[in-house]
Amino acid sequence: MKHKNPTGTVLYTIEQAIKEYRKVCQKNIQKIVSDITVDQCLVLIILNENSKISQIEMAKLIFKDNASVTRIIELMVKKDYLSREINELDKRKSKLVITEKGQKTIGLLTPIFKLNRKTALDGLAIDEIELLDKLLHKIISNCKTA
Amino acid sequence: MKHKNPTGTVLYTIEQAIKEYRKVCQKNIQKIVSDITVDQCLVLIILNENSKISQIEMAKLIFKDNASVTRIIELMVKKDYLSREINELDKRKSKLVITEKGQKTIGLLTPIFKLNRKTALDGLAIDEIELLDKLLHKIISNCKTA
DNA sequence: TTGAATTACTTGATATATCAAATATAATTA
DNA sequence: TAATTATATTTGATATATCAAGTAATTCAA
Repeated sequence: MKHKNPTGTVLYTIEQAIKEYRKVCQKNIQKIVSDITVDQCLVLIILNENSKISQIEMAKLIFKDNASVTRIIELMVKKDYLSREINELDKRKSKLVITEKGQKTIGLLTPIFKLNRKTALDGLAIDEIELLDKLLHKIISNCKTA
Repeated sequence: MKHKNPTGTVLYTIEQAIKEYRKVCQKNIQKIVSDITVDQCLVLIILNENSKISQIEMAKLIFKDNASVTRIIELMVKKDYLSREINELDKRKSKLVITEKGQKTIGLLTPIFKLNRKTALDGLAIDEIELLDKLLHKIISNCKTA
């Protein structure tokens, strides 16, 4: 089983891994909810954990540009997963609120997220996963300080 | 040093790693050549290794949709990195040829690619990199067969 | 307390991602 | 060979990515 890797580095493999994982996620998600993307799910999960998060913080957490977040949220509002309210404490910020449909969707998709992770990590031992995480964090830190 | 990870899985870390790596790459590339992207560089590298590659094969290698490849190549032709010629053996396919400017760019950027990889993988031992690659390929294979 | 700087977000422009449909050529089959 | 099927690429529509510039609210400093 040959792995074609045009750059010959593990960095290409990292890219490949995340692309394949995203494909699986999207496929499984769409079996249950047809009009939502992986990233939009991530937005819901994050908001569900921390309802007071700002768009800028959200952007950092999902590795996206602020402008992208603005537009992703616009679409999620349009599709009635979120509503935007005014943050009275700081009117620059917008308060993002998960709608009932959003909540229902989280409920529907939570088992899917678990399945996705389990699928991807099947056969990896806990210590292998920890090691993987450690090595990746080393790469992240190398890149950040570069 | 806390790692915020909203999903609590290594899959998020994979995403983070590749995003940070791409940022470094883009930054270093743009110091030398201002109007080219990481992916366009990858196209040049791949074509330089194998000039007979089709767009579909290219799409697979750089993990993109065929339509994206069409448009990326259009732009690269417009910027005079590539030229499109007719493949007389199969007129459906297009023959992609690296221009003189493209060749010069490859020469300029080759040391940058090496630097990028070295930067990202700094401090990782060979066997760690191999292990990383192995674990990632396990994930890839899990996702592909899912 | 006012003016300057900062912050949060939006908007515009362009590139890219993705899917579906369209086009053109090639290969296969009845 | 004519009709069908398959392949390679393109195009259209919409979403997202990215940068720069713009807007509005907040904070800071003289």
